Amino acid sequence: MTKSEKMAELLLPNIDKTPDYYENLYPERNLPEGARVTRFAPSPTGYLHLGGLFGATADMLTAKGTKGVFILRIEDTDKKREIEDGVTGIIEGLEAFGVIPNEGVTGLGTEKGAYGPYTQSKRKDIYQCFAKELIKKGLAYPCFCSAEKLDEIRSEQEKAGVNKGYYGEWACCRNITVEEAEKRIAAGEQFVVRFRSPGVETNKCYFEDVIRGKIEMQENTQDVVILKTDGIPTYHFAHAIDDHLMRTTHVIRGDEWIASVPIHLQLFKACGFKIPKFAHTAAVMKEENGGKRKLSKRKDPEAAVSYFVEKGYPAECVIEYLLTLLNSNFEDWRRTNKDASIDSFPYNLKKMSVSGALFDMNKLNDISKNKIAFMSADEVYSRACEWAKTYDGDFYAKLTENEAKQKAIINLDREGKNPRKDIAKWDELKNYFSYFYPEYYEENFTLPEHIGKEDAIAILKAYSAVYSPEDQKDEWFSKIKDLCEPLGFTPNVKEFKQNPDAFKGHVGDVSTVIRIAITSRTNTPDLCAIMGILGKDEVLSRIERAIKFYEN
RNA sequence: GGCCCGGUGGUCAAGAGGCCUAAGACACCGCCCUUUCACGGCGGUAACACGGGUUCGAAUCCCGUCCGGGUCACCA
Repeated sequence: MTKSEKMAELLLPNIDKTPDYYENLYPERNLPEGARVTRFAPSPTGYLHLGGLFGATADMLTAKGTKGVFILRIEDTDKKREIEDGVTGIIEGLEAFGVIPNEGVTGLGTEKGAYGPYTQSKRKDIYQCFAKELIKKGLAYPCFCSAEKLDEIRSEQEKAGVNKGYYGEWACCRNITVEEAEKRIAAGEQFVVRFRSPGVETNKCYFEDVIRGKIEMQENTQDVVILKTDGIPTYHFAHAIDDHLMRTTHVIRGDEWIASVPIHLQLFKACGFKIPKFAHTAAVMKEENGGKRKLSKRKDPEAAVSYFVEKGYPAECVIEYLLTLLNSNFEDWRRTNKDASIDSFPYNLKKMSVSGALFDMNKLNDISKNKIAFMSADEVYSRACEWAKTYDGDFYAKLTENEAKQKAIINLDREGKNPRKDIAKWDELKNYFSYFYPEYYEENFTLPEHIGKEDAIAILKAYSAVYSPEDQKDEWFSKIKDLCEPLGFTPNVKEFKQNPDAFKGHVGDVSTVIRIAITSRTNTPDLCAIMGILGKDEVLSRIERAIKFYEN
């Protein structure tokens, strides 16, 4: 036995499998030519970050478009940050937006696929097996340095003005003997396993990023930790082992990882693995004091995808918005493929932007308004109900108490060729139609500045005298037009514009007064239809209240 | 600080040396249409960070400056 082999036995005595065993257990995938295997690999923090959904969407589309595989792997190697159930929130988040992995973790303690386990904490033996192999080959070694010792090294390096870290002569455990290691272990000292980096500071290394093209960097010289004292791997090592054994072809991840690619390159090489393609995506940003910063869970409620679920954004709208960020030609495609499923969009990683986009709520709202505008009343109704059931019980009760009436309300101005685009998310419904719901309605008869109280009173009085609940649209409107002239308004908008001084206003102002009395709004769907749903008594009493309000 | 990556209107962006007098979308503003409110149509404001090269010609290639972001852990 060589010294290195002895060291490996000393450090990881219970590992009896060899890498070959796992290579055979997880063979090359039998996939069609060009198929891509991607993976979304979040830490189980309990919630799905918008950036996570962004990346997962890229993963899914990349895999789907090539008949490949999209894996969900849970990276729970940091036991300091462990929380009770960190995966359910992530899986529910993905599900809510239709981003469904076809392999990997499916729930708390459940998974599917032949390349598992897909939770890193359950893969300890696998990592240790490969670590043992590296030790055997002299490519990794134990390090007994304490945190204090590491601090010491760091401050000395600072004083000396050299690069910080565990490398070269500073790596004091690098040449530790089996005998010494044995002695220190016997004395109860804890150790980590470090990678013996072959890097030379003056050497460059290269890789081809799918999104950014060729990237040149200094070689890694750090003897990074690959196994922590508890035998659990660090991200770098787990990444190399997992993505190799799961046969990942495309590692799509946030660009914060670019800086550690040199480490990964060495690790893959040392283990004898083929290097996957890397695609580093720019983060979704938020504006703050004129600058950009990453969306942050603590400061930005919209950083968690649950925000959009709670507000009642249709899931596909959020995905479509993300798609406009993912591939800017998405909107063009959507225009010519109005009803096509997102899955058929020819998504292309290479077209991704290299700089982080500011999250644009306006744009999301626009997409959502358009989408909702073209939904049928039935669909709006059932989806709003579904949302309200969990997020607004009172409103849910209201919606379901008289289904026909609620659908009629939702259907207001909906069925034409050019429906209104007022609603971006379900939580707006209640307020948007508040004048139908006495419990949510607050009367507010404030008039626009150019309309006087006296005129409003005159209009309302004249109107209530001619109002008939049987009036259909044409009749209804001609009555309003007829009110105009006696009161000093004109029924003809054009006429008013040509000669604004000749009139107090035009038919729009007259109907505005009535609209305000009925709905407390200046902007609503078709007033005639609204009055029809409200019914005669309610209409009359609202007009009366408005008159009283102006008289005081 | 070292090392990386970026920088086109307020935002997302097209752009691969001449087709750029710089597209489109969101937002904002205006006009038109109109049987109110909308929808729709048309139009407008608004950008190649700066300075040097290379070239007949630069948003595009090169260098420098500035600015922004990332990273330098037994965190991912």
